[in-house]
Amino acid sequence: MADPAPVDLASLRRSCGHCSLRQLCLPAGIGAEDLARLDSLVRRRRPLKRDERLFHIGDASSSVYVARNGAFKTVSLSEGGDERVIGFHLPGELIGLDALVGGDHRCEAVALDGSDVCEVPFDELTDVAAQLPGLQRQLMRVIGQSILLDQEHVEMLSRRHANERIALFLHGLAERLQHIGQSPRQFRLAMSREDIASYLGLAIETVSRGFTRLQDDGVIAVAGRQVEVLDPAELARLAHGGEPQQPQPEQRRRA
Amino acid sequence: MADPAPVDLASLRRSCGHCSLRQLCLPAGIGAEDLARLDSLVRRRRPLKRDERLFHIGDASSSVYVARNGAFKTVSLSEGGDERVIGFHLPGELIGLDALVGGDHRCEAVALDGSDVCEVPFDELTDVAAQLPGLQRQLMRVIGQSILLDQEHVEMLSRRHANERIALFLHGLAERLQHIGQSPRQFRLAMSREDIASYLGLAIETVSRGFTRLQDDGVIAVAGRQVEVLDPAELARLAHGGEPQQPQPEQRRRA
DNA sequence: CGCGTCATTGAGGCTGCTCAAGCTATGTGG
DNA sequence: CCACATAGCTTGAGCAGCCTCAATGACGCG
Repeated sequence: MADPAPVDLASLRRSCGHCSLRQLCLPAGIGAEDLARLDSLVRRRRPLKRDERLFHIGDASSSVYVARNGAFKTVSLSEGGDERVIGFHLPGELIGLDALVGGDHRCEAVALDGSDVCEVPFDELTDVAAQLPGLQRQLMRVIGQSILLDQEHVEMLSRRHANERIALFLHGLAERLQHIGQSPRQFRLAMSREDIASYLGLAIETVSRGFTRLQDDGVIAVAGRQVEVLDPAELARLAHGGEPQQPQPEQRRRA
Repeated sequence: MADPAPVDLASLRRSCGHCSLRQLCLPAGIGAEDLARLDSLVRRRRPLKRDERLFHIGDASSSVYVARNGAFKTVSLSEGGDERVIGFHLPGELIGLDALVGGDHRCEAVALDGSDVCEVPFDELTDVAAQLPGLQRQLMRVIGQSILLDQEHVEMLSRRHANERIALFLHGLAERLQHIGQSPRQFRLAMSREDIASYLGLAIETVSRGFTRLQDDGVIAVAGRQVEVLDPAELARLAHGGEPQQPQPEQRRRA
């Protein structure tokens, strides 16, 4: 699938000022001087391949990360050694805030696709932010956004019915995709059904059946990881706790 | 009921330096000068009674709050107008970080007991923190702790079995109580069964049955809201996904 | 082309939700 | 001081939604 927003390769290599994600990382109030200071902090990491770890549990590096492209999942490992997905991260969304407390990561960040990542040492960031009020406020906003994503996850897991969780997941994902300039109607899931199931606290089969059900009801068209939202309003209604309605017996819609 | 930790009333009225929660709010690295600056920011609110709101959804005040005593719950209101408990806050734990993004609160904070609360305007706090590196780092630590609490909530909700969620809830609560200097073995729940059920995504009856089950198994003794942990090790084991008593051949997958 | 991974679909059992009835503690008025 | 009322918690019975187990189908890769 072609990238809808081709990026200037030269600018990819350097400078937050030219980064395609600038509006995401630094929405407003960042002057030229601030940018230069910020640039000096940011480290580019070598591109990660699929399934590679950005960091592991216990890693001491107290940095935060932002993916420029590709997607990540963060997973926590429970006693049995089995992974539990606690978050998905699209380009421009912060990764690694969990190390903010003890300085060591409580979860692992796994690339779901090939990815280019920026790393920002947190201590240096806060030091510089302390001298640049604009950056300071922006930092707080980004942290707040991260907190909000956590709360949306809680919101999902609080739903009693599997279909509500799934609808809310798709709805939220579409919103986030739109926010980074991609189509909220047609997209390819970067994560497996197993990842989704873990994230939603469901069995993988239940997720599969939920997708099928949404398709039968004419809300989405799904083929593997390719998803098309046919009825955004209905999807939003389901996500917010509405009962599935069938005034139009329009089952059996296929792509 | 007698307060187990009597507090000097004079110090309650003023000064973070003399606050009984100082070690919680400001664990380390805060000098005398920093304290004075911080003090100047903190506003004391009139004491809240049970069921009173600290703030409502949509409130514009961009402040964070810390309870000195008493406990709070934060709830989000879904479409139907029914509350959903998204967090419990013990003395010393931050409340109101959700307003960090848009400047308006996404949830309500409700007092579970009579409470004295400190309010800190967030913009002023970050401004002062920018000039005091010690305070800046401490602020990040406290925010990180708040994020960790959210992730523990996710951890609870991810558990498939009701009894695991309940054990994890009690275990986590005991840890937090110990952290603020109260007994992790004997305590009184500030929240109702309904609050717990909402927080854990369960029916109220399931919570009640879960408590009874833990009591029958000799793990806790429970009478209404009074709880005594009889077997902390077993509670921890259950909280971490252990089966009650079934010796089961564990599959260990090694890398 | 065969293999492995991932996704879908089916059948059956069990956990947890719903509905409903007691129980206990606290408070209120006679 | 006791009868009553109310709210919160516990307990029981029955049903349904989800998980488990199992088999098949679809795809990508060597």
